[in-house]
Amino acid sequence: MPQLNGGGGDDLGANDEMISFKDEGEQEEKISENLSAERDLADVKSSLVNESETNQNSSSDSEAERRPPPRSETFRDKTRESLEEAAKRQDGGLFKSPPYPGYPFIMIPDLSSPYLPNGSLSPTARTYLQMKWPLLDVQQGGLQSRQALKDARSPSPAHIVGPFCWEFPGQSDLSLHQFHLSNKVPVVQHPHHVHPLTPLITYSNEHFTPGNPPPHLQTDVDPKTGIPRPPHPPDISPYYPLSPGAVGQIPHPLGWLVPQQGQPVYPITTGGFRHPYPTALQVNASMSSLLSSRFPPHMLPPHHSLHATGIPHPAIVSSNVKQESSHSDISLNSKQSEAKKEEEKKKQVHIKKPLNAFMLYMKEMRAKVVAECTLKESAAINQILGRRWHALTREEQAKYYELARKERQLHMQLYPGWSARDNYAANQQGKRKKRKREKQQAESNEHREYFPNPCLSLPPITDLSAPKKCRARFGLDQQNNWCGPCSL
DNA sequence: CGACCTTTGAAGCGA
DNA sequence: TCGCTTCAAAGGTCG
Repeated sequence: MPQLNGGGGDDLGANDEMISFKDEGEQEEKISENLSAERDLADVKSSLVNESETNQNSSSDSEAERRPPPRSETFRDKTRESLEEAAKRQDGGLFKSPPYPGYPFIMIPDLSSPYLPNGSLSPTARTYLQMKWPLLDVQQGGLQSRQALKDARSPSPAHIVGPFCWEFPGQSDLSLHQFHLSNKVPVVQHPHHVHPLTPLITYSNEHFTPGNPPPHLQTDVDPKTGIPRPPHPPDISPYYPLSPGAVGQIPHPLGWLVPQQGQPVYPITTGGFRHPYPTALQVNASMSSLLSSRFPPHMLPPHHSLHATGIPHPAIVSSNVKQESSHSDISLNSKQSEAKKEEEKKKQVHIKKPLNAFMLYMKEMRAKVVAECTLKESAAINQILGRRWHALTREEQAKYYELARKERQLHMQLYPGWSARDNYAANQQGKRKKRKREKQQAESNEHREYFPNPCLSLPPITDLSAPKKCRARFGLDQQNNWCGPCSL
């Protein structure tokens, strides 16, 4: 989204969004937003039933509501200063304190069955997983100094919300333990429950059969669960060092984040890990020590499709890789052909961008929205999600900003040489994107101006070549909702 | 089959 | 530094 406040820069652009959203006419807007958010699904449903139905209520549900109005510079500046200051203080490194004051740390979920019959997470499980939000496992040192420079620019919500308080001093072990408790969830059926920041959890079972973990991983076994558990390094989330074998069984702690979509935040293929930056993990001292100690390259079978470090990151995607290495009796010929294929795949490795806060939010909420209404079209769902995003409280958004920040951190750790520019170049369809953008801009100049938000839940009107759509959507008796061109 | 749509945020890039 | 562009996810829709 274009920065509403150009001055926001990249350090607080997102924060600006959040801050402004809550601070200008905060209460009134809050109420409006909440009502708006609650109306969303109803709007969608009703509008889907009858697209011509006009949502009169949304007269107040204006674009201005969706888009936070320009915020008070005074407040923002003040807030930014204080927040940055707080960030610096917190940060000797980052994460010295947990960022979410309202985090439901003390809840005992029903771990035995975190999933609903439809495959989605039960509310309890969701709460549990939120409780166990791994990114909040804030440890001192380590990543902090390395990332401080970059993260100082990040809209870390940790800067925003007040005093933080971790309820679990021994959270790491507890986290692991509880994850293990939740191992009853069949992993194979939920391979997508991958912690976006925990690439280790993305292992496929064939690489690390739970019953036969790599020998080097058996040195640290959780006495409670019997599942190998590597020691927890001080500078990284405890979820990283989960042994693949154990990880493979674990519905990752962000399952609530990516619960029902059938994919991890970063889709990963079993054979897709072809790191274009072979030294990536070795460059970083902490990461390399951490990872190499877990998965010494020489101990990994050569046919393993994992990176030498054993850490496939879901951001790495081979465009055409659908490799199922479940069969060990592959003929030599096929192996040779596979080798060739892999070589080709190396060239096609695509390291995806880390997800931003909103993307992470969408990951979590999409299925929920889809489940609550019959709507399936992503474009429409995303509109709702966009509104809901704005309707979130500061703390709720902070959760995702923090996650996104961690995501970027991990990404940087794993791929120090990676740049978003790589994907720019990799995408040979830039022209298409550009065309689309131009088209959007042209539309936004007209329709959006005339559509403050007549019915947000309706599929967006984007086809200027078909001005009659307004009549189709709103009907003749709702001409007041027609856009300008349609009214002519 | 691939582009498009839609959302927000991060990052790149040119001026 | 500013403003614009691209990409990230998702899945239905359309040509």
